[in-house]
Amino acid sequence: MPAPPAAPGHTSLGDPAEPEAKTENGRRRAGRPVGAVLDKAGITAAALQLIEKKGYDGLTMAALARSLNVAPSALYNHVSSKGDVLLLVEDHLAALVDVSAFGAEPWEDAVRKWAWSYRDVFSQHTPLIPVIAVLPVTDAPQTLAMYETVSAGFRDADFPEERIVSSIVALESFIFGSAYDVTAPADIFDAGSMAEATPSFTGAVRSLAAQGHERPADVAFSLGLEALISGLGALRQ
Amino acid sequence: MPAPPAAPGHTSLGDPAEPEAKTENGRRRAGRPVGAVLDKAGITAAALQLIEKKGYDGLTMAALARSLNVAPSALYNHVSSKGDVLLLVEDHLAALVDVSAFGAEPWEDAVRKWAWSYRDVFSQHTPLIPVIAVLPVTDAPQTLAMYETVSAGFRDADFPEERIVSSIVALESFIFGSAYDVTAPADIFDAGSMAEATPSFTGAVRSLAAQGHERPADVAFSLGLEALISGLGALRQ
DNA sequence: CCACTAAATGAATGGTATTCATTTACGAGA
DNA sequence: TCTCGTAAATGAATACCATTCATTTAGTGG
Repeated sequence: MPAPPAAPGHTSLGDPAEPEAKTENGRRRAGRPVGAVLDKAGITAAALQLIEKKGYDGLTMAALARSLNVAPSALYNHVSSKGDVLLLVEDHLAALVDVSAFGAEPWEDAVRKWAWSYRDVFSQHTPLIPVIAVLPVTDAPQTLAMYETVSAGFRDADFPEERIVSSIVALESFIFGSAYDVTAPADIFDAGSMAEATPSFTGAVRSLAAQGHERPADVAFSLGLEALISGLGALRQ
Repeated sequence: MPAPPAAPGHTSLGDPAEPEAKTENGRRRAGRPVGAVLDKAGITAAALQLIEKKGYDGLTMAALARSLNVAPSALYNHVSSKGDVLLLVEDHLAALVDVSAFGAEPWEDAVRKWAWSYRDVFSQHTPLIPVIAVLPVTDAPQTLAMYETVSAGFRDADFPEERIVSSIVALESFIFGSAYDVTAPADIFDAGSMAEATPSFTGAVRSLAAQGHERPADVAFSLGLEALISGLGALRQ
């Protein structure tokens, strides 16, 4: 049985560009071997779309292949494992993090904007956090580009060079942990039947609830982020 | 075929105690129905042992059952899912976190000791972090007990009650993120062929490496933790 | 002594990522 | 124009996985 007609859509988003097609003939569009249905950009885009619609539980190699009108095994001509797909998605998301304030605004404001943006992007993609947190930067060019911009911002803000990486890591650790909080259920701190056995904690939870914040995770994030900004900012020479 | 003889070992560690046996007869040991091979404490202990030996990839319901000399389906008489097993393990680990300094040492020292201990315990169990981070405390009594002790420590250190939970959440977020760092490969920041394209970042990485710290993750953790302690400490009335 | 019930079995189910022998079709070189 | 090499597809097979369920076992309370 012949292969089905090429899948429509999935226009490249630009980032994981395939090596240039070697065709000398000008009639062929560059960037994708003419007979090929799949490439990394298409896989990335399809994976993101699938995650958006079905969540990370719905992201299976079978479902991904189906959304591309292709057999599951075909994916393995372009990625070596499902982990590879997650890595592609992660690197795509890294490009969405807002680093524009570095070099344009004071250090404190730039860090603040970056950190909120970083948290917001990955709070929608918490299953990627274990991936990013231990990901060698070589495998993720867009992520590396983000680090470069942030590092330059720290250097220009008169950070001692040997403290820059540790400071970024500390901020990032806080951001990753905080991304989980955003997705936690509202009643996560309800002690239920144990309430009277835990008076200090229950009192503190009730006292926070009485404040009526619409997004409690934002309060904790702001509190911690401001503490980190002023604490780390003191390292500047 | 009759059931194999009861598995040896797996003495209860105390925490996930089975409801008291209803036997009026004093001859029976309390806590475990006499004919039962399994209970939650035994499952927890076996799971921990399995994780220690084979890692989280080796923690399967089949392997867990085998280590208890039992059929996989037998586990489902005591836990409702594999997630339930993870929850039992998580709650057991929470009891290992050192909260002893609260009420015995100044707030700063107590927080410092608690945070290092918390990070160290869960850096060996990072697959549990997504579980804890969104876990309703009702389902984890030991975890709840930890929160109670910590909350009391904050209250006694003159924290405004409505800021206690947010402060703990901020610290916890940082701790969870930092637990991942401990397990990251040493060359995670090696930019490889992209090194000359990322001069600020590469310079910062080299400058840190030149310091020759044996555990770079500890430097970042200390930096962030001290910033949080002094920033959050300023909230005290 | 009987009946009830908690707790075990083992087979079956539906899902997963991944591998591999085979086929297809494009494009380059003779 | 023909042929050959190769990149990229297929689909069947593999080895797991968690979970369900009808059935059996064996103790306990009445």
